[in-house]
Amino acid sequence: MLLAAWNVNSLSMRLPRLLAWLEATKPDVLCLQETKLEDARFPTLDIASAGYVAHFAGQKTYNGVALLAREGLAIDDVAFGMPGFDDEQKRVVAATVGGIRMIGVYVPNGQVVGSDKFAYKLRWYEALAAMLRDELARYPMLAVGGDFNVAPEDCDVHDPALWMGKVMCSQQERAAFCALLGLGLKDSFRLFAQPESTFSWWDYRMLAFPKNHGLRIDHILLSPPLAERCIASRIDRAARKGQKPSDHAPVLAELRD
DNA sequence: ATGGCAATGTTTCATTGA
Repeated sequence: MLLAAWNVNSLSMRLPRLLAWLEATKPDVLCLQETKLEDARFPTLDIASAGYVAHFAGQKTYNGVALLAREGLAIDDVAFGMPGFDDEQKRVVAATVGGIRMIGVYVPNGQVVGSDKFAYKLRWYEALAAMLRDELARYPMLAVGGDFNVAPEDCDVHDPALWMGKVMCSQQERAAFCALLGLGLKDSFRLFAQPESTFSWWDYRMLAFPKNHGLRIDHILLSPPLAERCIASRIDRAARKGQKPSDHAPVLAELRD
């Protein structure tokens, strides 16, 4: 079972690249973030032609999430948003796919430490922790994948001194992310030895990608039983290359059957 | 080989992302 998550930064702009990537990579489940599409405009037919069933919740211009599952896999209990957290912004999709509870998240960016949007990000993380506590009780086989907008450790940052205390690296955000690990979830990427300076996001500006000035802010977290089954994890840096890339690369976690 | 912001809509600039 191959799980994946990818912030595509507009599904309309990224559709050809996504279809090629699905064909080449063949994940079983893929969580997409920042689709930036109203549901009526979702490319259901193109996704179906690629062999995937999609569940999605979108909006114009901002946010928007989708969960793609390989045709033939059983899909149950599809849900959107977080219970008890009213939010116009489309940031959460959940479904049970082939017996695994997959939750796709697009955590708010937070803009600047101390801003209103930063406070929203921290409230959002609290709601996510509460939701995941309940979900873990119901579904022992659980994975959470997406754009968490937090670089958990200094080794996830190209220049920790430059980023110290900044949004995505602040103590509060790292504590909020760490609270998810406190629920028993494991960062699948760190279950294995990894090359140094492996990142999932690079700014479009200042040659950040060719200089590998990035952050690792996209993650797949696994419940203990799934962490036991995890045999590999990686970030597909190649998907950030070429014409019209997203600023994020896909992240992957592979589970044995 | 990678490439010096990109995508969207309110469009000819403002807003947001991270």
